[in-house]
Amino acid sequence: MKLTEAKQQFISSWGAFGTHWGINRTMAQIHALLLVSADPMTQDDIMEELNISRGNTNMNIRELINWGLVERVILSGERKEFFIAEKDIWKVVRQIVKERKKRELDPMLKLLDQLEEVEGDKRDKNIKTFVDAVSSIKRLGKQADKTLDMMIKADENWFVGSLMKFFK
Amino acid sequence: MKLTEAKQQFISSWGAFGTHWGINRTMAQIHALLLVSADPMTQDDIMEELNISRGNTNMNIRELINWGLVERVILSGERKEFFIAEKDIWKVVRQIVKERKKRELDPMLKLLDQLEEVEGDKRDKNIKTFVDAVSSIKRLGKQADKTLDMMIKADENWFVGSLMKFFK
DNA sequence: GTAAACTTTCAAAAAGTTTTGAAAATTCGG
DNA sequence: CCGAATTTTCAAAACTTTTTGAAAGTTTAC
Repeated sequence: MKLTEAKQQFISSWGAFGTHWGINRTMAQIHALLLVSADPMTQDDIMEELNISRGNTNMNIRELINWGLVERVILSGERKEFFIAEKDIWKVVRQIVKERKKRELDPMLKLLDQLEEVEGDKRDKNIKTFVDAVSSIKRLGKQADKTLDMMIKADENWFVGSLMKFFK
Repeated sequence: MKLTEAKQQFISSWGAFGTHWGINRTMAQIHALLLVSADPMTQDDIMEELNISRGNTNMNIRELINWGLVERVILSGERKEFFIAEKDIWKVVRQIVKERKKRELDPMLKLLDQLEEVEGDKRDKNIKTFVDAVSSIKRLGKQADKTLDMMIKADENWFVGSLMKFFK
């Protein structure tokens, strides 16, 4: 397979993959493109390579910057802004986990705390079922929270190395 | 908070949560409703409780059954089918991980294998950047694959117990 | 100061996804 | 088998999300 074709395949699959993970296609594609590109790219480069509009490109680059996955760089002697992706994929994963935890898991845990305190006799079958379900989700959620925090702090060797040896 | 209100809150939040994870709102809501309900429910019960159409209910119940999260039960003396959700939340998580791994991670790893074999001189900067990116994603993906396999086989105590003690 | 280069915004259009509901198919008791 | 009860299907409608592109805003070199 030729490089150009391989790049295209990668970009398009990464885009499709992203949509299953709550990241929109364009955002994932821009990220993919920058990931596999040797040099920093301008907004116009990206627009042209992916055949997308200026507005779309701009919005999604900014979103990637918000997520901490892409950086703006200024090349001396150039007027335009250039962009590069974080190439350490482990950092990328940690960054995504961190953001999603903050946006999704944390609020959910807060809600579960409130719901656990439903009024009524815990011997009532309906109340018991509800409280049991909420409690067990909360327990697992809290655990996931801790595990993810650890993962966010850890380096790649933790994940690829020790964990595996321990459980082998 | 009253039980009815708490249930509604739970259902609606679970629905919103689900949409961030590639599960559609209705599917997540039906699952939530069954999770916190003491007794098996019919399709009509669900339709009425969530105010959704017959077709929508039917499709999403079937999808939940496909995912292994909901079961059809026949109550003797009743003509209608009843549905219940798996209440062991750890089993639910494992089931979801298993399905998504099969649908998403496995095909991605397969693709990465192919892309790594791009033609050309590895000393070419563009080829090197591409291959490096693909290889490191593959490495992490393979590791995630193993870890998830382990998680699928393990019981809840692995997750909530030993893992944590080891890394405390 | 100003004009060219460049970036950002946002309303409207397009694309994608979910929901509806009525009709078709299936199941089951008698 | 029959027919009532129940489940399933699917085309069209409603809704949601993404994309476009032109206009407005900002920056910079001179």
